[in-house]
Amino acid sequence: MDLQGALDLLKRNGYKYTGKRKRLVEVFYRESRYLSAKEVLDYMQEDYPGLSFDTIYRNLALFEDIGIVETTEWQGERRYRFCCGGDEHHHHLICTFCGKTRTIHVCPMNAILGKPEDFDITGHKFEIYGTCSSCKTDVAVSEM
Amino acid sequence: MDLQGALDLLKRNGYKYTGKRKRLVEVFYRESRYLSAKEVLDYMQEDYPGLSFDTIYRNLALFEDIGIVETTEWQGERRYRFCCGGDEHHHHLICTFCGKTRTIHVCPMNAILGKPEDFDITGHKFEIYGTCSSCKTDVAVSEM
DNA sequence: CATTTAAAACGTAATATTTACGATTTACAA
DNA sequence: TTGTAAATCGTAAATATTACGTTTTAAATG
Repeated sequence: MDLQGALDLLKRNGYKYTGKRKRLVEVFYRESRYLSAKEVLDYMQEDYPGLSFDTIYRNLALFEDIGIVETTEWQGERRYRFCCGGDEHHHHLICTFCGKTRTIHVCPMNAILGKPEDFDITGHKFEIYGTCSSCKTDVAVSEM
Repeated sequence: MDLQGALDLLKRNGYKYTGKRKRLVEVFYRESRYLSAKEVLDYMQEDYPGLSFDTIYRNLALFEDIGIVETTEWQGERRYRFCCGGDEHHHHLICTFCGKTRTIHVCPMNAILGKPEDFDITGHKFEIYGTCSSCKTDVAVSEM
């Protein structure tokens, strides 16, 4: 997914192309990491002071629907990031400090032999959490 | 983990053995599935009407600390279940309707060759979500 | 360009989950 | 039995998310 691709997705699905949506796409594109709704709002308010959570959440849900962002949750908060890896199924190493990710191309579901009995699988989650090198440095410094 | 083992854990770590804690352990033992804090409170209030969330959350955190319950979160809620599988590392198939689980003994981390560079792994999560057979029936019936 | 209209955003409030705190009660050891 | 640290109560406060009526706006149409 690139910036233009995301904007096209909005247009293609018949959604209005507003300055705020453009900016929101840009924020995700630029950051390319998992962001909480609060972080997104903070970035957006640099350009649109007084922007409300309603607008943020509504558009985050929309972006998730049409596949501009992918989501997960950790530490009790929902997080959103610009779709990476195109249509390819993938998983992530996630830095829980800054939300930066590294893509993992192996999927454990391939190793699960056959379908389990009496159980309809609707989804799965495989994520590796940790601290990236730059956050590791930050933590070390803050403890001096 | 069995019922007595959990009670021993409390005693062994020097925590007070109260009726409420005993009941709480029993609830988890009996249900043996993931429960939300709200569900736990509901069960507990059958015996202790007026029991507060404070007590629930405090003890859930304690139980997690000393290894009586294991936790996860989905659909924006933290969930708790009686530790299963002893000390053995494992993962779960989880019915997102009722919280019942099936243990998976394979761990995808074994397939990750070597440690990633510049990244300290602190944890990982592998869960398969779906609908168990009895909930599947319930849903079908409710749609009649 | 003016008009129309469906969608988006605003302002604000409600809901749900989790955490916090001073006052009171209780388990347990001395 | 008594003293004390821990547990619980009652209540309130954060925190995250969702909802809704009103106003504004993008963009299609004539």
